[in-house]
Amino acid sequence: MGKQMTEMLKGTLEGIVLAILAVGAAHGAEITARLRERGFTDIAEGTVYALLVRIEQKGLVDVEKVPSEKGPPRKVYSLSAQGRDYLDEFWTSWNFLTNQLTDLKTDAHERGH
Amino acid sequence: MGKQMTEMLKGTLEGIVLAILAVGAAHGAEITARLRERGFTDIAEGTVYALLVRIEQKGLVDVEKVPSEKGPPRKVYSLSAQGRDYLDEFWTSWNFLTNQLTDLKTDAHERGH
DNA sequence: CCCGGTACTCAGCGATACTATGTACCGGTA
DNA sequence: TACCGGTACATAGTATCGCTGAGTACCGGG
Repeated sequence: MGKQMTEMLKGTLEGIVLAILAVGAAHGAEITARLRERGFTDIAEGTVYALLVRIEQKGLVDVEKVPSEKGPPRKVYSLSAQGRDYLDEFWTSWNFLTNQLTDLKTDAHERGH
Repeated sequence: MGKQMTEMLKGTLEGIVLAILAVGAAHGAEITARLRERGFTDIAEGTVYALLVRIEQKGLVDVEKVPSEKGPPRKVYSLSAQGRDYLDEFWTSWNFLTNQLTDLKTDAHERGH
């Protein structure tokens, strides 16, 4: 993806991860994998883990340590009640933004050509 | 708007301003006004001017100084050819993001409840 | 000659994603 | 026991972007 994506993801990646967790609990590596499946192929591992630390500190997720057969214990994340509220606000903001941009797009195309 | 909007605008505000300029040339204060009209009521003046400096340095806009009857000369911005290309890339990235998020939204709602 | 409003500029801050490492844990093999 | 490879997670440093709050420049009116 282009460099524009990097900046565009700021603020949305958090919501994306929360939405993924709304579908079902998952541990870090699994979340990264799901992001890749959904087309976000260029998101670095470190980015996801750093984000998970943030949303955990904000109390948006519950964490459970689960021993793994291969490697260190996994941290399984699931949406907390607070996280659900936060996700709702995210969708509200997102909807607002898409609406404004849809308008802009049609306006720009009407006069742009 | 909430704090989420601030982060969500990173990377999109630039595209929004370019799209506004695609509708028609404008000077800084006018661009700020158009943003407000379009619902972006909380965007600070300083933010817009800083953004304009950036896109000018990137060559995405042409600038013409026009004397004003009231106040300092206005800097009128208009999309350059390079800016138009950049705007196209922006819409491509934006479309990708909206598609992925639309999918996510339905998935999260199906299993989320 | 100063005042108020317009238009633009700048320094410092906080938050986010990226890159590139580094650490911890486990099973398998000899 | 001792090593190795792969998995899962963590951290340090960097760049970008939008926000806040102040400052500068220009003009007409009283």
